Amino acid sequence: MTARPEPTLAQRKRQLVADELTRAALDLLARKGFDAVTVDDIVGAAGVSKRTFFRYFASKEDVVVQFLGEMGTGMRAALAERPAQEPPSVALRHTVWSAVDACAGHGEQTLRVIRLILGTPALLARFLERQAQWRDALAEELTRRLGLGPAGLYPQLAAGAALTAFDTVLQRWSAGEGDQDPAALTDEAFAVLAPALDSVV
Amino acid sequence: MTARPEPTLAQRKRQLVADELTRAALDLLARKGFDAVTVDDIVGAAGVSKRTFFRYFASKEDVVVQFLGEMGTGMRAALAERPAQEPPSVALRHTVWSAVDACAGHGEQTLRVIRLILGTPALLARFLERQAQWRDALAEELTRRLGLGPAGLYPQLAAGAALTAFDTVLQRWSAGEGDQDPAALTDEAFAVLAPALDSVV
DNA sequence: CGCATGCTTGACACCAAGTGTCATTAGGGG
DNA sequence: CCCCTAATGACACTTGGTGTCAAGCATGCG
Repeated sequence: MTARPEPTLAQRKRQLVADELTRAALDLLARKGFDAVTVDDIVGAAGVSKRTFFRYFASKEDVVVQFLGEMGTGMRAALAERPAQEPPSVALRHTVWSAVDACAGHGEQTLRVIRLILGTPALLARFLERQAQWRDALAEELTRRLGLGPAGLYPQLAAGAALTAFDTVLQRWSAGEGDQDPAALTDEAFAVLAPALDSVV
Repeated sequence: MTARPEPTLAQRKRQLVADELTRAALDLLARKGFDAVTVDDIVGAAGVSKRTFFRYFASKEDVVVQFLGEMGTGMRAALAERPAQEPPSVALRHTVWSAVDACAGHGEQTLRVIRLILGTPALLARFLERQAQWRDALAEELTRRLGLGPAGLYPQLAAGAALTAFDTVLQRWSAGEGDQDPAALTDEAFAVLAPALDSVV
């Protein structure tokens, strides 16, 4: 039962450093902007060396993007859990909603990070790059779900459309002042896309 | 009539330098890979100083991505030229096709650049970032075309879906050995997406 | 207890991307 | 012929990111 109640202390310490680094970075970056904060600033605030920072994060962008890191695997898992006979549009709507909800549910902090990403070209680029991987994962899962061959374009297109919906909802939601209901936005987006998503060849 | 037959020599010289820089960069990058080539290598091959390089391109990625630079404005122009009563799916199919054709028609060089971009994370990131701008432009044009208000999500979703189609076609086409017909791929992609694109609210 | 082992860290040197500054040069127009 | 502008190269500098190595510290074992 005790699958992993005790991550060996060493791992817990490691997690502690990572958390502190993330906290210090997001705080500084959200307040001063991405370019106005150097890695030295971050490690100064966190109390570690620059070298240690790059042992935990591959790049300065990575601190921010990794904060949204589990969302990719989360979405694939969410899609895998939907009943097999469910129409793609419904399954994907729940998939996207799981991610949107993870963003919208975590309070002010996540909103600030989203705004930071969408407003910083370098961060947006990394975010989209990561999304391209999510797209491949979702497409793979869709192919498996529907028992399709590798020939058709449908899985890639459907996964891409779902992520476009995700981006659009995120953009609208983060642009407003909490006046936009993310659930309603997600439903609206999938109402538009559903005719294509359910037109499985 | 002579709108601009003589770009003042100075501008012609400037263009010459830019072309030589682009040529040297693409040649080296395509052969050795993005990370294995430094800016000093490029400027050495082109016979200019490093400082001059950054007067022409904002970053190392920019040399590659700017090579596909006109495609963004080209797509918007292509969309604007389509007849107003044409269904969105048809207009957007022609829009995407104009870009795909620009890639597929320019011979081996463009194919190598596409493969370089899709195979290099840093370049893919910049490419997707630029596409996000194209998406906004296309969405704006769609809003104008259809006389929609700023409330709905349709324009962003439709533009995003079209660009997903573009990416998917590009990916398939560049992965094959010329055995894939880009026109057929484009048609197939839009056959899937059309039901959503034409479901204007 | 003492020691070996492995993991994490910090210090330091180093490379590459990108920017600010300034002196030089070449064209172009009066 | 001279001045004005634009382009360039040289150089120093900041910042992101990596390689290397020695020191610190917990753990395990004799």
